[in-house]
Amino acid sequence: MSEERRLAVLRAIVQDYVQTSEPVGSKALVERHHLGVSAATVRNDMALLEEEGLIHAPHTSAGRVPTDAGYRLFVDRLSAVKPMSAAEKTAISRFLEGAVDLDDVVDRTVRLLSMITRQVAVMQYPSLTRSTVRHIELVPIGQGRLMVVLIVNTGRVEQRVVESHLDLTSESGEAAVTQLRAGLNEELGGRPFSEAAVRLRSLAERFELDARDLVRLVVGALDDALVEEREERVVLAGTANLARFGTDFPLTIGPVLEALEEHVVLLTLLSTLGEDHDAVAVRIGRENAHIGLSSTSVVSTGYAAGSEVVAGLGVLGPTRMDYPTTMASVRAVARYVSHLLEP
Amino acid sequence: MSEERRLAVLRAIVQDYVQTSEPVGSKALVERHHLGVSAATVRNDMALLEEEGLIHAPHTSAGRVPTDAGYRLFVDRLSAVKPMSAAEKTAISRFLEGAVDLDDVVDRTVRLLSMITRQVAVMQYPSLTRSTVRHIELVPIGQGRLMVVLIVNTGRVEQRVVESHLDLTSESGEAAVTQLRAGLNEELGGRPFSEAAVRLRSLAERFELDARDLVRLVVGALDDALVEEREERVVLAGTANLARFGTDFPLTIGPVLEALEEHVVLLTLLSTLGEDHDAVAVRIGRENAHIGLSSTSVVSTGYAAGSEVVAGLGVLGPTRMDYPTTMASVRAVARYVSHLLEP
DNA sequence: CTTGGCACTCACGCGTGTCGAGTGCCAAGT
DNA sequence: ACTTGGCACTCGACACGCGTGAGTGCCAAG
Repeated sequence: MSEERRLAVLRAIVQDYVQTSEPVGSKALVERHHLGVSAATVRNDMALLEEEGLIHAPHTSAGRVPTDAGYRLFVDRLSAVKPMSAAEKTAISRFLEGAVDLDDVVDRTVRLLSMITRQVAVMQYPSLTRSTVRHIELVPIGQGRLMVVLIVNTGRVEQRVVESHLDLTSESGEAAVTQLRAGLNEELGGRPFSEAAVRLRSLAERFELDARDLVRLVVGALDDALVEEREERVVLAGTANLARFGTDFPLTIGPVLEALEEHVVLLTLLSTLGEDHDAVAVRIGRENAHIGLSSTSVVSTGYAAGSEVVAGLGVLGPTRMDYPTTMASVRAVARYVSHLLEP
Repeated sequence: MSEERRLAVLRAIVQDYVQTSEPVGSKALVERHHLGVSAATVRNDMALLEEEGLIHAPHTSAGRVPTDAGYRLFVDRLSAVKPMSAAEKTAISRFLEGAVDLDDVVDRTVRLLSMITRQVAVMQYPSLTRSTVRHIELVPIGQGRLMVVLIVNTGRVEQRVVESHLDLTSESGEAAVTQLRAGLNEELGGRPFSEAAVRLRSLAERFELDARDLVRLVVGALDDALVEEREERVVLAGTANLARFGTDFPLTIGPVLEALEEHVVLLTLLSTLGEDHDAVAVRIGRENAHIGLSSTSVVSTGYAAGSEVVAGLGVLGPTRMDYPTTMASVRAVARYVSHLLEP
C-alpha cells in the first residue's frame, strides 16, 4: 500500500468533511475524488489511518472524521496556502483605508476579518512593551489635577489623571510642569518601552524638592502604563458566526463565549509572536489548552508597525475549518494592517 | 370577578414563570400562592386575562405564559423595584473603585453589570455631543505630521493625525502651532460640544495666511471628532450568558448576537436619554423594533458626569426576566458610575 | 361569583420496527 | 503483495403508535 495514497485519502477526507460537515464514507470518497482505486481499497487505507490516530469513526458504521492530529498533518504537509484573488485584495485595502485613528484601524480590521472568514476575529492592540514612546504630554485640568497623556509610535494613546496638592496654576507650578514635560520627552522620546521604564526611575532626582512630589506621581502613572500587563487590550468581532457552527455541530457555544470573554485567554491564543515573522500559526483543538476551546482552532499571525512585530491577530473557528483559505485571509489582512501602520 | 384579583393572578404567573421557566397552570398557581380561591376560579380569571391579551397558552392544555403586554403591565403596575442589600452595594463600589481611566471604568462597569445580573450588559461611552471640551493638545510627530488630541470632561480622549506640508520644526512652524493651540483652548475650552463646533468654524480667519492651511486641517479633524456620530462607542460584556438562555428557551441566539454586533442597534436600545434622570426604562420584546431581539428585553438608564446625563447603560436578557431585580441592579450601577465620574 | 366535577386535548416520552450507509473481513484475481 | 468485489453485520436516524398526565373549558350546583 502506498504511503502516498494514504495521505491523499486523508486530504480528501479533510476536504470533504470541511465542505459537507458530515462524516465521510469510503464510497462517497471514491465518487467525489478520482483516486483511481475502489472503495474497498480506500477502506483498507482508512483502517490504517485510524490506527495511526489521524481519523476516527464517531460510531460503528458511520463515516470517518479527522482527528486533531489529522488536521495537524493536513495543515503541515498536505495543504498549500490558497492565493487570494485580486478582487479580494483590493476589497481588503479599500475597507481598511478609511480608518481615522488606531481604534478605527483595529475596529475595521476585526470586522473585516470576521466577514471574509465568516468566523470570529480577534485582534490585539499593539503591545506597549514592544512599542516606542513618541511623546508625553502633561495637561493641567483644574485644581491640582494633571492629566498625563502618553502617545505611542503605533498611534495608541494612554492617559492617566494624577492628583497633586501643588498649585499648578501658580507661576512655579507651571514652571515645574513645563520643566517636567521637557525632561520626560527628552529622556524618553523615541525610546522603546523597555528602555523607557528604566530611565523613568532615575528621573526624579533631578528636580527641585517641592516638585518632587509631582514628579513622583507622574512617574508612577507612566510606570503604571508602561508596565501594566492588564492593559494588553483585545478586540473581537463576528461572534454571531458562532451560532452558525453551533447548528451543524457538536459544539456548545457557551464555553466558547466564556473563553472569549476572558481576555487573558485570548492573549495567549495570539501569542504566536517571537516566531518567524510571516508565519501563520495554527492551533488545533486540544492544542489550545483552554477547555471550551477544545473543538475550535485558532489561526493567527503577527502584524508589524514599522519593522517590529507589535501584536497578533487571527481568527477562531471550529476545528472543522477551511484552513488554507483562512490562513490566506489572516495573512493577507495582517500584511495590510502592517502596511497601514508603516509610518 | 374582582379586577384586583385578576391582576394578582397575573403577577403570580409572571413570578412563577420567571422562576421556573415553564408554562404555569391553574393548579400549580393556587398551590404556590395563597390566593384564597380555588383553581377553577383562577381558570376563569386566566381566560379573561387571555382575552385581554396579557397571557397566552403555547398550545391547548398547557399552562399560560405572559405576553409582552403582560410583562409590560407587570413592570408598570405590579412590581416594586427591589431594594439592594448593603453587601451588594459595597461589592459594587469596591469593584468600580480601582479604575484608572475612563476605558477602565467602562470595562469594569459592563463586566460588573453582566455578572450581577447574569445577563448581557451594554454601556455607551459618554457621548461627545453631550460633553464639554476640557483641553486640546497639538503634538508634532515627525515630518509635517501633527497629532490633535482632544480631551473631554468625562475623561474621554480622542486623537487624530493630520498631515501638513508645513515644516513644523521650523521657527515659524512652531510658533504657528503654539498660537493655534492657545487659540483653540481659549476659544473652546470648557465649552459644550454643540457650542464648540460652531465657534470652531469661525476660527480660521484669525491666522496668518501661511498657517491657514494647517488651521484648516486641524479644524477639520476636530470637526470630524465633534460631529461624527460613528464614534459613539458601545461596549458589552456577558454574551456568554446568552448560552444559558438558549438552553431553556425558544430563543435562537444567532440573531441576538448579530444585533449585538451592530453598534447602531445597541445605541438605539440605550436611547432612553432625554427622559427623566433617575428613571429606568424597560423595553419588552417586540417593543425593541429590531427583529432578532423580539424575544428579549432591555433594561436601561442614563448615567451622568457631573449634573448632565451623558450616556446610557443597561442589560439585555430574555423577556422572561426578573424585572424588579434587574432594574434595581441597573439603577444602582448607573448611580455608582455617575458618582465615579462626578468631578 | 365561586366551586367541584368531568370530558377532552395535546405535548412528551418511550419502545418498536424499518431503512440504509458504512464497515470489516475474506477469498479470488492480478 | 496489493487490489477488488461480495457479503454479513452493526448501529444511528427516522417514523409510527401508544400511554400518560397536566391543564383546559364548560356546566350545574352551591
